[in-house]
Amino acid sequence: MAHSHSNEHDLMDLRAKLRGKDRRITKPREEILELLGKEDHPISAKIIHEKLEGSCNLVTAYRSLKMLESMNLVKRFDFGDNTARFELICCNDKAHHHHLICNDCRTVVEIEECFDPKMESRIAQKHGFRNVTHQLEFFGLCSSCQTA
Amino acid sequence: MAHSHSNEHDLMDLRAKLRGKDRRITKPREEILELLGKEDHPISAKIIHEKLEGSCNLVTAYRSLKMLESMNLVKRFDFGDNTARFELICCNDKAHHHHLICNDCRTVVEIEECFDPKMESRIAQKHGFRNVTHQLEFFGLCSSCQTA
DNA sequence: TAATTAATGCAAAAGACTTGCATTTAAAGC
DNA sequence: GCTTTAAATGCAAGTCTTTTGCATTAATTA
Ligand SMILES: [Mn+2]
Ligand SMILES: [Mn+2]
Ligand SMILES: [Zn+2]
Ligand SMILES: [Zn+2]
Repeated sequence: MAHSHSNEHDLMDLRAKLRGKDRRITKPREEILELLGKEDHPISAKIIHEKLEGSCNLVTAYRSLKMLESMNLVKRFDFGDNTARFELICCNDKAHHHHLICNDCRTVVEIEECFDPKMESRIAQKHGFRNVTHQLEFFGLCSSCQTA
Repeated sequence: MAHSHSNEHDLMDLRAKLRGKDRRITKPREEILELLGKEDHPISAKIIHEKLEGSCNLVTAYRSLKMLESMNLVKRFDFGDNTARFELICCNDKAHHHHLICNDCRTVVEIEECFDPKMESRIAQKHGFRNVTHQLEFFGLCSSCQTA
C-alpha cells in the first residue's frame, strides 16, 4: 500500500481520538503508534515489543493493540501462522487493502486491488447478514523463491 | 457449499491416494476422513478428537490433518480465532470456496461465489509471483444476531 | 508368521495470547 | 504545583492451540 509514513499530523489525530474516549496517552501507546506509522507492512505484538526495546512490555503491546483495534486506529491481519499482525489505519491511506505473501520467505506485498463490492452486498443480502466485511490475503511464491 | 456428504466411493479414492504414497491406512485416519465427509463446515482438530471419542488422540488428529493437507485431501481454513479448521476436499464438491461467519454466534455459511480469477493472475504477474492462491472469508452479523 | 518401519499415544514443551493483582502514572481538580 | 483517582502498566502465572521426543503399537510386505 505504499504507506506515506504517518506524520505528526496523523499522530495528533490519533491522540485526539484517544482523549475523546477517556483514554490516556501513555508512553507505550505513543511509541506503538509511532512505530506502526513507520512500518510498511503489518507487524506482530512480539515484533513491536522487540523494536520498542524496554519501553513497552509485551503484555502492554497486546493490550494496547486490542484497544487500538477497538477504536479503529489499527487493523488486524492474519497471515495464517497463528500470529496476529497489525497496521496503522492512516487517514490518508486506503484503510481497506490486502496482502500477497510468499509461502517460502514470507515476503509481504501490499495489494490495493479488491473485488467488486457488489459481490459482498449480494452475499450479505442472500444470507440475511448485515455489516459484512471480508478478510482476503493472497499466497504464492515470490520471484526469488521460485528459482531457489 | 451444500456438501453432498462424501460416500463410500469418495473414501475409496482417498484410500487409493494414501496407498500410492507409502502411507498407511490407519483407524484414526479412516475415522477422520469419514467424520469430515459428514460435516457441512470446517471443524477443528479438537472437535475431531472429541467427536471421535477415544479412537483418535488429539496429537494424532493434528498430525493426520497436517498430512492430509499436504496431500491435498483436506483444506485448512482460518476464521480468525486462533483455531485452524479443516474440510474434506471432495472430488464432487467444488474444492475452492469461502465462508460467511457470524461475528456474534459464529454460525458458518458456505459461499460458492468468488471473484474473477483474472484479478488473481493480474496480481501474481504484477509482482512476479507464481502459484498464487487466496484465502477469503466474510464476516458479519447473521439475521438472528441482528435483532438480539 | 516374521520383519520393517510408519503411525500412534503419552508426556512435555513451545508459542501466542490473556488474566490477576499490586504498582505506577496520566490527567483532572484544587 | 500538589493531591486525588482511576486508567494503564508490568510481572507472574495461566490458558489454549499446536508441536516434538520417544517408547510402543500396528499396517504392510515378504
Ligand atoms: Mn498492509
Ligand atoms: Mn466450506
Ligand atoms: Zn519468497
Ligand atoms: Zn449470528
